[in-house]
Amino acid sequence: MPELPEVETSRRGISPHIVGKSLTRLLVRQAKLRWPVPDNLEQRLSGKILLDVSRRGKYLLLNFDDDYLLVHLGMSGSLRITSPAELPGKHDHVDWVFNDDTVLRFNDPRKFGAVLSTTKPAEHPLLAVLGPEPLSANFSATYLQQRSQNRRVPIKSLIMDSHIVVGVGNIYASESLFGAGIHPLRSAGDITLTEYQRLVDSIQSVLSKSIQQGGTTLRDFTNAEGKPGYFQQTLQVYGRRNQPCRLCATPIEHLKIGQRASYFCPVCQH
DNA sequence: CTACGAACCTGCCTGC
DNA sequence: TGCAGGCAGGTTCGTA
Repeated sequence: MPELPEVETSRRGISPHIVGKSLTRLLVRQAKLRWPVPDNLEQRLSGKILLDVSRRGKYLLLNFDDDYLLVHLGMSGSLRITSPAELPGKHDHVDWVFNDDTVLRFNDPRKFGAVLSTTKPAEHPLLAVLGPEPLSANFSATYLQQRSQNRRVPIKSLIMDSHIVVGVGNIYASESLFGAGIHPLRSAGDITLTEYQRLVDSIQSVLSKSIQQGGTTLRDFTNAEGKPGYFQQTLQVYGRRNQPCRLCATPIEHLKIGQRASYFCPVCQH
């Protein structure tokens, strides 16, 4: 479900409701997620104040006075703000209850998400290996070209690799390549610096615009209030197989690249 | 090192 | 209407 814009939308949505409050209870109804949810979390974090909610790639970091929870939404996870009066539904796996009875609730039908703890986020094995943030200054054309040396993977697979750059998932990879006019099957090592500059610009533009619109809702993404995003109306190629390219009217083509559905315009992208 | 497929799990849509 | 099959926004891991 969530790529960087959806995770960022969730972060912005939940933060104002919970930051500055102390944790009263942490209820884990289903500990079997992508990795087991540690079983001592409530004891460890109860009474601590949530200092802030930040994001690294698609991970949310809840900072409880320098004891951190990492939350990943996987493919189908979502977070919402609710109250103890609302009974948990199916797949509501974790509740954070704060001192004013605000509840942060984690729902994840497919259980590909994760809730983990760490005191040193930067050194956590899952975070330490991540590439730069796409909206930061150290994500650049020269960086991408350097990391793609001798690599023949399709460019779409490269930009979806979180070790190269975080946050670009299956939707925004297709969208960004369309924006840059680059064919998704091109070998990463063959892309020129000029093209990489267009790609960096395109990734940043696509992600920023999606964040502005509250993310993309294809079937089930909802924000902290349970409402959908609006970026799907802006999608240029994703999910538009056989529909006319918005630039040249050629039917959008569909391919599997690395087992992931990929969409592109055969005329606008080379 | 690179590249590819399998695995984790549930729900929804399509087609017979 | 029922059911099998395919597909889904992510990521790690094992094997060539």
